[in-house]
Amino acid sequence: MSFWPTTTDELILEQKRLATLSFSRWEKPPEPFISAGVFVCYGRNVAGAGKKGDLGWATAVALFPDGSVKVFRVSGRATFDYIPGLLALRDGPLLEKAVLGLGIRPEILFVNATSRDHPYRAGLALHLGYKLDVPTVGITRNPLIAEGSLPGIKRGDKFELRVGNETVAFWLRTQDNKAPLVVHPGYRLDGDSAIEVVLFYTEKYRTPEPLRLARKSARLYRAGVEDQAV
DNA sequence: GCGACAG
DNA sequence: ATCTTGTCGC
Repeated sequence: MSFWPTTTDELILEQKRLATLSFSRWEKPPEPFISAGVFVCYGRNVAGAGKKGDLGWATAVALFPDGSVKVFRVSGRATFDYIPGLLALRDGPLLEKAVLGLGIRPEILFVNATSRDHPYRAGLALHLGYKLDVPTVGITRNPLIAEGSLPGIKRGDKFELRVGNETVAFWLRTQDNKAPLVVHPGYRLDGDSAIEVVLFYTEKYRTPEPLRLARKSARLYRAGVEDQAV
């Protein structure tokens, strides 16, 4: 397990450093490959769940080309409240544990977080990918600080999200007439590859399949369901 | 100064 | 993250 910052000052310094680094570009391979999703949830019916000391349930799911999956679950206590821009402080260590527990290095990892759409241009999707050395795509419901118009209503319609003059993410419609999601090119990803791989994993559902499975599994884990199928 | 702000 | 009211409005 590598080191995660444990104070706001440490994290901000690391984020500023991360933002200055450049990485080799990932391209979606033509051959079948293993993808993964990772997700953490906190208490249901608990006011303000996800605060310091609260129990969190994390799950990583690897999705194989034949459709089979491998699941790893791990729980732990939040060491920080949620602070916008500092999500890594609360969720970074547990998410990393979950992915490492798979015992597999996926080709691409989906994370519920931003990347360059961030006060210091280094959100958790970028940070986690960097620490694991696994290419990442961030998926969120909303931008953090970036701005842009909503896309058209057809699957594949997109619109750039910018911080100043820099395009940092995209609104992307993954299903006709359904709410768009925000696609954040993460560690080693550029915009085209991020959108390509998201569309590849959203043939049937709005959320990319590996992340959808990880969410489902984490909520079952929280509910006490042993089910290892998903 | 205050609120908003990925989850 | 999670729950919840209602279709308003800076």
